[in-house]
Amino acid sequence: MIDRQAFRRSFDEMSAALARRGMDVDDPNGPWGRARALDTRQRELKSQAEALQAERNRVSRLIGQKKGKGEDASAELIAMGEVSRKVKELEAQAKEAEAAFTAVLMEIPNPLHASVPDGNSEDDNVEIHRWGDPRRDEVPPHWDIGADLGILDFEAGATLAGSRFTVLRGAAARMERALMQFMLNTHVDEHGYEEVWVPAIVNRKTMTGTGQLPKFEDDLYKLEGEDAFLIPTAEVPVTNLYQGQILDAENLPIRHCAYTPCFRREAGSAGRDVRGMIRQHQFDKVELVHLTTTERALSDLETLTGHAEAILQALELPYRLIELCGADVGFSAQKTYDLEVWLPSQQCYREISSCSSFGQFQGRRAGIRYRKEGGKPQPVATLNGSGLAIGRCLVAILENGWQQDGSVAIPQALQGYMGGAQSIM
RNA sequence: GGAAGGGUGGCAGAGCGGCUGAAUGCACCGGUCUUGAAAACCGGCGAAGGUAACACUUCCGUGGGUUCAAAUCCCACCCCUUCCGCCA
Repeated sequence: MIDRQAFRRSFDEMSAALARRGMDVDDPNGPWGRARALDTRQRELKSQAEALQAERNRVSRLIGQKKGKGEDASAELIAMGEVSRKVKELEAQAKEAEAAFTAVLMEIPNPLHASVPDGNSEDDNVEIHRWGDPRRDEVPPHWDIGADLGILDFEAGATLAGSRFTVLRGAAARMERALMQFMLNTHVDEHGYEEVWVPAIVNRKTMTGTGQLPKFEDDLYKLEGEDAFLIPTAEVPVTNLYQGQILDAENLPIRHCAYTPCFRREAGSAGRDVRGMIRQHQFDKVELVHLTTTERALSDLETLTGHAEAILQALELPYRLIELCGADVGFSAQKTYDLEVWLPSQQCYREISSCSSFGQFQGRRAGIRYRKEGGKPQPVATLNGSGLAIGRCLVAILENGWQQDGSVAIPQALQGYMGGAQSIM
């Protein structure tokens, strides 16, 4: 959620930062235009209600005093009956106006950080650097590699659940588990994260705290008969671990890593990546989450991204780091780096991790604040990134490790987790 | 799912219609004392809105209601704990 103070005091700067996302900030009927009108109305009604409340409180106190002394207070009582009725009316109106204003604020994305490059689409994303030597020879797509080895079973997935579900067998199933272990161990032992294990089902409030709701309900799996949802990413439960809390500045930054399954309806991605396991309704991911100070957010984003890169390097997977342009940065983020791994069958880089700084946006929504010694509480800055998406990692290993004889070389870092095997054949 | 108990400031815990945004203790901050620290003593110390600063308003799980007045009474819901049932 945007800062209400800043909304009023730095309206023009905020407009500009939102316009760079491609948002129409001049449309009076759009969220931005409505927010301004609703804010004014909300403030007017509130101050009216407050003035009357003050009157009511003052006289009520007087009545109490008079009665205590045994004096007659019937004149005040009669007058207050009317005031009380009006207060209730105004309170209700003010509350409604406040709710309307908040509702619109919840629909407004995070203003971009000044350092985010301009752009109109993902084509304008900026490549920062590349790592590794992408293989240029012809490699079959992972679905063929996996089918030939008998370790990826798309038909079984479709039978059990539908399209965009996959069953892993044998070495693929084990590698999925190995990747999970390897990533968590690396982040815990080498990068200093505290591992957490969290629910994959969360309630509406939690989903709202990180920004998935109210705007993106269609992308989520909702449980029937309950106001609860399957998580689309561990970001949601892990960040919300601290919802409503005031943290000590000295405990920051807090760094968590977590494995969870992730569930996405993939509404609106019809026809994209229909084959294989690039885009699944259920996938595994190890997520990195930081809670930090506003001052540190940007430099911590570099650190976090580096932690995700370390996994790709350890797995010997060629990749590139790109920075998303204004048009491509997600709703809640102020700045985002994507890591894209090389997929030889497609001869292109595909997203395997997304690392973002959210500034105070989520901290404000989820009520996560911190206090510097003697200071007032202020929203924490949050960051998160995939470290990494496991299914896509498996895909990358199958394709990048594929040999002419149909076998797949297992990266050395993973062999210990695979019973010492050096390849899948 | 059934029964009982409970949700109050960072924590613990009083309050059970008006003078209570809230006793008390702990924690924390400032001071006195001390070579320093501890102890002791004195003072301060919830959050949000609002203001130049005050004033003022709101918040005692959430939402409604009663009342001139609600943390306190009534209703609904949510959550937690314990017991029973079920169960990986």
